[in-house]
Amino acid sequence: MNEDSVSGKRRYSRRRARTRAEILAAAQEVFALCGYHDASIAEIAEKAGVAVGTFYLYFRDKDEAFTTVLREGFSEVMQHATDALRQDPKGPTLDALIRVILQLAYERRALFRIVLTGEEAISSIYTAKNLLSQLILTTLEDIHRRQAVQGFDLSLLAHLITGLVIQSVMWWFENEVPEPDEMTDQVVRLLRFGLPPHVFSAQLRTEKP
Amino acid sequence: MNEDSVSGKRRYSRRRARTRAEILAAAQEVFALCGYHDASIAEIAEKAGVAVGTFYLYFRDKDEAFTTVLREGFSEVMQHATDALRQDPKGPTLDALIRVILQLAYERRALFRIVLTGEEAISSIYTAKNLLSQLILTTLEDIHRRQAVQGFDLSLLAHLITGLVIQSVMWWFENEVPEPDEMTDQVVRLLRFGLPPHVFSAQLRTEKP
Amino acid sequence: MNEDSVSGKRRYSRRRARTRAEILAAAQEVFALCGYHDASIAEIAEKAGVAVGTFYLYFRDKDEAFTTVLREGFSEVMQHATDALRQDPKGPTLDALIRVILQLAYERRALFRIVLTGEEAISSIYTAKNLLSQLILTTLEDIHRRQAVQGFDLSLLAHLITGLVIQSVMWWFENEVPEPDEMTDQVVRLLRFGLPPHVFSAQLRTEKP
Amino acid sequence: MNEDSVSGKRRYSRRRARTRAEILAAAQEVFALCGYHDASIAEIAEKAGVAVGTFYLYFRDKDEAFTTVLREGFSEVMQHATDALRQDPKGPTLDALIRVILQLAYERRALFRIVLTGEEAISSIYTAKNLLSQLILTTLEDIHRRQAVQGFDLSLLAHLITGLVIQSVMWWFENEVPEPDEMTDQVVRLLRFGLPPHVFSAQLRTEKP
DNA sequence: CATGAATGAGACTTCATTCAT
DNA sequence: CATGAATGAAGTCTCATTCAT
Repeated sequence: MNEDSVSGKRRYSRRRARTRAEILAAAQEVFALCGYHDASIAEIAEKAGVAVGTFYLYFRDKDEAFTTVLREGFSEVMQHATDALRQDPKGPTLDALIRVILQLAYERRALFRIVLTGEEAISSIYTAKNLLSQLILTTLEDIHRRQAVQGFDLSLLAHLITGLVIQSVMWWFENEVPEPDEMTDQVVRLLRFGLPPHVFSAQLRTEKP
Repeated sequence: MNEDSVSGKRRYSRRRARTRAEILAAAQEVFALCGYHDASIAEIAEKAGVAVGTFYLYFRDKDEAFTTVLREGFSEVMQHATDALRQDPKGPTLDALIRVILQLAYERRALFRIVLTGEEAISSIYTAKNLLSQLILTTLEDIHRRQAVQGFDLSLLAHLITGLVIQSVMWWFENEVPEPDEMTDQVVRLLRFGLPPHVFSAQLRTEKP
Repeated sequence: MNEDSVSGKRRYSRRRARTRAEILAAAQEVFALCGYHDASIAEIAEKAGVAVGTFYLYFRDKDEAFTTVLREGFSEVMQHATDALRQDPKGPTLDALIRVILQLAYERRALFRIVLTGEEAISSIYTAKNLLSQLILTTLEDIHRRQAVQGFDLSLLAHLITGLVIQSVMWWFENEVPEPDEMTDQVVRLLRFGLPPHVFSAQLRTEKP
Repeated sequence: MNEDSVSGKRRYSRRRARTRAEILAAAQEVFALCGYHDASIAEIAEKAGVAVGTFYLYFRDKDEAFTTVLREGFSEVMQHATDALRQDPKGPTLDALIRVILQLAYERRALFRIVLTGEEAISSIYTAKNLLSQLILTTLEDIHRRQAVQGFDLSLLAHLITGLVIQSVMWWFENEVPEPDEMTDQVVRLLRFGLPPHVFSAQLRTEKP
């Protein structure tokens, strides 16, 4: 009976987990398609193949489902990114970071679409964007610790680089190419060498010493 | 009676213009604060000091008010930007463009907040962002025509630079400093010289020729 | 000064009367076109060439205007009908009555449209229809007094005949022909001779004695 | 689980059908009482014993509910009428038709009230009235095919007879008697024999040949 | 656990009516 | 008297959430 009940619980909990995952997947899909406000619980439930009431057995409310989609999705993404960076023996570099982020974003475009096209006022969207920014900042600080990066406010710099990455990912919402590697090259080239002088005024206010 | 009716019409049209402006200002404020979806007509009306019904004397619906806030706001901003660039005798440069955009965005933070933190799915937000991107692209093409900018897809490049500008403006939603000029310098320095080599892997896939 | 003020009042009152008539005409038109509920004061005012506020200088509210359109319109119609009947030296007859009603209804189709297609729940519509029915009943009673009309409840009979008349008028809302005289002939023929026997069962429950 | 789900679905569908019927009944009642425009969803819902939102689970909007009340009600009435006429071995006759219509109208006075006192501008009211007129026209044509009905435009005649029927039914909105059979007799007698000569002028324009 | 019918608060929108000019 | 801008009550409709089965 002990074994039975255990296996019963396992079966149950496995089924629970499966239903939960289905709802979460449906939620991600619908949120990506409609945004937070226009996504309806009814649509999520239908897409998940469950009744509306069932949704509420797994999530307190719409907000919790939304937050969960982002939190779980991003914690996975962040984990992958961190793992990938850690494998580099020479320590993290900016190009490696950008490469891994763009690679992951390309693979999980639905998830990123929710964050990058949703309104910042929603706290979990804000949080998710911040996570990205923080990852970049942390990496920059790592690098800075090994050898100073002079002339930049690291926080602001991380913020700006986040902007480049975000815009790269958003490019994919409308274009198929370039693929992640080529996109990374474009971004990194810009960050490494900048643009040719004739693009700017002869005398920049901020001249290189 | 002719004079009377004329002065009467003038009186009314002045009043109408004033009320319209008040509602528009209130709308901008509320949209910036709550985003499109969570902004309620009641709140806009209250903030404008008019009754709910009055709102509908000036705008067909919420969407029209939203669109109008962005359209009128941005057409002004774009006008200013274009004018400023045209005054430069040496032709437009990227740093001048960024400087003027950041300057205007700083002055009209509420307007930019609506666009930059709102959900991309809303068409007038999409349009406004595109306007910015187009302005940058056009300028780049101008420059490119005078002297080629090699190694970059101009469209993508404009898109990326837009990301930098957007992120700069969004920085101001949370931080007071640096002010526009200093912010411009940071961005332009990044775009002009890039980051030091040690930030990247020794061998970049995309090496300078 | 006395004369001046009198002529002033006259001019004024003449102007008042004219404006009132214009509003009333516009109201009749709009009510005929849209029905009571969908007619808007704004539309009536515009069609009358006055401002909305002016409407309320002449009528307490929408309902009063509506009632007035019907009351004045129908009192005129009733007057004409009564006059016409009275001129007949042999006393009123049913065919004469129907002829004059159909003639008047044809001439004032807009007015009749308001009554005949409007919802009976509106009291002035109910009243107007009743007026018609009463006129028919009165005439029938007149005739009955001269020589009994046997076998019919006069009230119900008047009601039924009203139905014939109403339906004749409504026919004109969709068809141009026949014109009033021919229409009258059709209705009167039906009322005078009825339909041929083969239209009915062989044995009617109500057989002629 | 199969049985469960089936009984589950049955339970739900029975509940749905019941609620739908309650709302429809309430709607009929309220529409009959107030007319289309003055009927409010809130009142219908309250009378049906459900919340406002529930109304919208069953009908897209007010108009659909209204249309449904008339369509379902009248299709039933028409079915009954047609069935009754078909049972007559000697083929349809006008008196039989009128009798069955009046009988049905008497039984379903609320339904007929909606149509007969509502404004013609509403399309489903127009349609319902047309259905009645068409039924009469069809029957007349049937009869005419067996033996010609001379001297009448059948369309107009059907229209006029519809007027008699309508007026008969409307009589019941204010009077209890006569009951359908007696009412039918009155109407049929009028249609069969017409009115006595002294009701009319000595010389009718339309004299019997 | 699952279901889906039911709820009701809340947002939008209209328009008859008022009122300061 | 005339104007038309402003009002706000009332009605429609949606959808996140609850709950009896």
